[in-house]
Amino acid sequence: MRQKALPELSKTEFTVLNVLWKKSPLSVREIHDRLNNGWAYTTTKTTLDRMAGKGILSRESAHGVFIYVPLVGRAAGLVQWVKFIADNVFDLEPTEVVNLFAKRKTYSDEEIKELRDLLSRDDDRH
Amino acid sequence: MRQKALPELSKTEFTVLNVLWKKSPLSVREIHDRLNNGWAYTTTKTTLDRMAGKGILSRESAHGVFIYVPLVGRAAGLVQWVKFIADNVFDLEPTEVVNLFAKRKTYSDEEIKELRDLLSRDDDRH
DNA sequence: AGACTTATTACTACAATGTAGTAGTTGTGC
DNA sequence: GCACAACTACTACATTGTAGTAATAAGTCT
Repeated sequence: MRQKALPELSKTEFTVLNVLWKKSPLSVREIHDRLNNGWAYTTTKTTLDRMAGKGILSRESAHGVFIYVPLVGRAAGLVQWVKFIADNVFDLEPTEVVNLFAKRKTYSDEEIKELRDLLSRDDDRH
Repeated sequence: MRQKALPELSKTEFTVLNVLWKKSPLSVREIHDRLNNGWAYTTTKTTLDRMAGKGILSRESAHGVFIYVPLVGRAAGLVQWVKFIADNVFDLEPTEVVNLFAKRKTYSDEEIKELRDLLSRDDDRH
């Protein structure tokens, strides 16, 4: 019973999503300013449009500008990253990594729960 | 007084280095088997050679096969990743992330210290 | 020693991503 | 109605992710 596969997000994509997970919808300009990471404006634009093309974001026109909304929830977007970090950085089980940041205020209890869920569900795919 | 810039490692490169940080030198075959991540053998090979080309690894021939050694220390290789994770995953200061895993046995005290050093040095680059 | 087999290495390939420039279009204030 | 600023579209090019194929070397059975 396969459901929507967990997205494999690149570093760049993850960075952008992080802005939109904090607040959305936002325009290119708003996202660009919040990223504030040295990219050219057009780089932000291109990235956003490609992400929209892939279905990671939705894009629609509002009052003359495009605004973007994430189509991937934070928990779902995190899963692959937690696994990567668990394996390669902390050398722990993903679950333990989740425990690590369950202590921090960064994620809500719901998100943590969802994350745990998704991780276990992803594990027992054989 | 600029010293060797901290390497910006891709996910793939980081994964490979992780194998070599555990043990090195290793041959393509050995690395490939340890990665055990579904890549084609030639993918491992290509990656290794590109990394060698960039100076991330050294490659030399031993008894007929190439063996690879990391030219980037684990602490140095971690810095950018810790920053990324701090910013995008944990939403904490890099230092705090280091604290997080200082508790775990994964890294030696020396590595943790070096990591802290590199992070602060990298910060006050204006 | 010659022919086969098997592992290794070299070369090539191609799509996706990172990164950005330029040209066209539109809204807005004079 | 024009100049300027912002936004969008189109194009571009190097790097990376991923891998196939061809060439070479090395072992091995007879």
